[in-house]
Amino acid sequence: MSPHRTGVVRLSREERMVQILAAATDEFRSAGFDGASMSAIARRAGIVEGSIYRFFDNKAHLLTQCIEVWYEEMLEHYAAELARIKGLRARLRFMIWRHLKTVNDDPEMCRLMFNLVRGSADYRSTEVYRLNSLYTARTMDIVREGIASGELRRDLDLRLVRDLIYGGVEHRVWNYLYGDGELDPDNVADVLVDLVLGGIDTAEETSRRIASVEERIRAKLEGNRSGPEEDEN
Amino acid sequence: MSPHRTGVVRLSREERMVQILAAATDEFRSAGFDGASMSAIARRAGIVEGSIYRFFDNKAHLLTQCIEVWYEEMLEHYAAELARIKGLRARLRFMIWRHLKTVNDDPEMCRLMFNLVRGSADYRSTEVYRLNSLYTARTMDIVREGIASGELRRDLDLRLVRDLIYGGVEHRVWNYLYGDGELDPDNVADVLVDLVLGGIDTAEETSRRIASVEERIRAKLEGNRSGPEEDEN
DNA sequence: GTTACTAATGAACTATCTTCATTAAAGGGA
DNA sequence: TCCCTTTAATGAAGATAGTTCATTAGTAAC
Repeated sequence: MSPHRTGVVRLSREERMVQILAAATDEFRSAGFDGASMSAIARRAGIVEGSIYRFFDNKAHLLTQCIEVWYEEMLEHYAAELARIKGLRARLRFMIWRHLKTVNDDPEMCRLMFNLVRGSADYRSTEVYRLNSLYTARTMDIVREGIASGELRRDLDLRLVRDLIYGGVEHRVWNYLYGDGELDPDNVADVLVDLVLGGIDTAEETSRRIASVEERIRAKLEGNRSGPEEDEN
Repeated sequence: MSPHRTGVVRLSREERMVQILAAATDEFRSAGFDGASMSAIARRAGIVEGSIYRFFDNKAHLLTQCIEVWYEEMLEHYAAELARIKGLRARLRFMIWRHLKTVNDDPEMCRLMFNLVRGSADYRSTEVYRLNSLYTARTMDIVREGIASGELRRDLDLRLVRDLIYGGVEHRVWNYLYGDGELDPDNVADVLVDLVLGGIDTAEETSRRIASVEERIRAKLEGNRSGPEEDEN
């Protein structure tokens, strides 16, 4: 309107970017990617549309950066938390629970992450991909330790185990994100770690049976002679 | 250009819709959703852009219909194939393999399905959702039968088992769809059904142990007296 | 042959994202 | 204090693509 624009507040590049990212995150979270308009983001940030392009290449790139900031904050403390947890089952459960908790705490951002960022052509060159790889690699470390300690099968394909865990979590979460279901991170984590560890077959009953049989054979053998065991076959 | 448009071929509503869907499917498959333009689809179908809107509400709806046709054709014969397969493990393996095969055969359509159709706000009111529900319900049927026959644990949450299976498959498939990995449906299906059934722990070794112990106790007991077994506890 | 119906047109419209020439605030040196 | 360089920020114009709609003309029924 006015030919002279005076009294404009100028911020440093850093400060303005932070402001835009905060505004964009709010807008994306409440309106989704298509629903969010660059003009609305600019309005939230107190600038004009065109200014956004001085810092971000385009709308998709802006979203990726928002997700990156969010993802970084979210993963900030998990490594320290994990370090405090001992035991294979508890550590695996924590990784599963952490993922569920994230979705539970901020479903809108997860929707954006799953639908747009992760499905984009250049996802694998983003910082979000790098962070995510570091994160899931910890789960593979836990499995590797489980193999070393003899608790887990030696023939496991680590990446497939990782896919089973995170795939299972994310599929379970689908109803919550796109339907009308509820999500109980604690309970789902319990059941999932149980399924992943023991499988769906009746091996657990088998395990109880062997304990009973071992007890019986020892009683019998000790009743007959002193030597506890012998080799055969 | 010419003020008079003459010699235009007119088709029935049905025929034209089929033609548009075929053109749109080709275009979406080769260019993706954003890359595909309504004008290119119209050109392929031999009509003008505006005509598409006489049959489909908008671009997103057109994609959904394309996916629906594709999905229907794909699932046409699976029920008959499944009926010919006997045994819990083989039937579960088939369902996993079928999913992997679909991705392997038409990765572009799967990308569209996973990214856009399934993540849309109104997915659950689409025909694709209904078809998919019918399809995955068969997997839950198989698990239910496994429980009834005593091969599977009685305490299983059917839906969680389904999520574990399909989530695992889809996560495994991610590298193939968005990265540079390869996909071997036969091999992955083998390993996955094994993981799901037996879990990642060392229960299989336990199973071998029980066989050995059972053999020893029978040998001992038969060496001492004729009665094969007794109850205790 | 006239009429009613509707497939199809294509130009205009709309909504956003994106670009860019221009403006003026901020900071440093003489 | 003034000038000069740098660059944050503007805002209008541009570009692209999805969408609408009044108009045109094939087709079939009577």
